[in-house]
Amino acid sequence: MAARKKNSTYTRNEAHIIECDLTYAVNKINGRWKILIISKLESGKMRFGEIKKEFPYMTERMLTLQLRAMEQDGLVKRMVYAEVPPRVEYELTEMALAFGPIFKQLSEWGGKYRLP
Amino acid sequence: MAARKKNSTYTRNEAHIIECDLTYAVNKINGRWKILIISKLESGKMRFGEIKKEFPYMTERMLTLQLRAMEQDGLVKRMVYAEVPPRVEYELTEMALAFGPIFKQLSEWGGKYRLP
DNA sequence: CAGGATCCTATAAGATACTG
DNA sequence: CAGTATCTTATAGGATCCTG
Repeated sequence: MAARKKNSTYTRNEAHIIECDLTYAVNKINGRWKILIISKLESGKMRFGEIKKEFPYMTERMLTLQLRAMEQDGLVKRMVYAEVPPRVEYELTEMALAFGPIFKQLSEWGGKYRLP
Repeated sequence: MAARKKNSTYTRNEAHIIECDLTYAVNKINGRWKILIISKLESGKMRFGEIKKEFPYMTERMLTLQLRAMEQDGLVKRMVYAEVPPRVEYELTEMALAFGPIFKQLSEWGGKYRLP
């Protein structure tokens, strides 16, 4: 990922925004894919290729980027097994699992208010 | 806002993603500002200038864009009074108010898991 | 007061090819 | 299998100036 310029207004606004607990939380799961990834991993640990298969429209690059970012943010644990061929498993951390009930409510909101 | 190309993978992915109730809901409140605006409006209707004052780091342009998008999405009601100088008030709709308890939980998540 | 118009920058996302 | 590397496109966000 390209280094972010530290003095852009974008960055200053972000700094300001994540002082808020609410937007701090939102920033952890922003982007197009993280919420979907968390949802899939809720049922247990999965391998890279298994996750990939769940999202046929997501490129490998995006999956890698998201998983790396989520690892950095403490949302997933990445476990590498020294085998050939390589095996890597991903598992949600406690803080990611705590999103579960919230996502459920968001999903209910979507079901209730989406247009038919 | 620039017209979006209808056949980009970005658009196709979005179409695929919002079939899911969860990500449909998330797409309604995506971006940097909408959640904050909803939070402010929860306490009642506000004028454009009042909202603006709450977010000194947001440009007028962004506020306008967000409010227009939220109006399109049925999240806010925009009420224009035929006065001079002009007066415009914004108020949350029922579907936006329904986000209240969810945002509260997200905020609690942020308070619990954010780094000290 | 409540914005609209124009131009520009930053980031997110995607396509494709390649590798230990 | 589980990624990297490189290039390109798309969208979000911002700066600044202008107006009924």
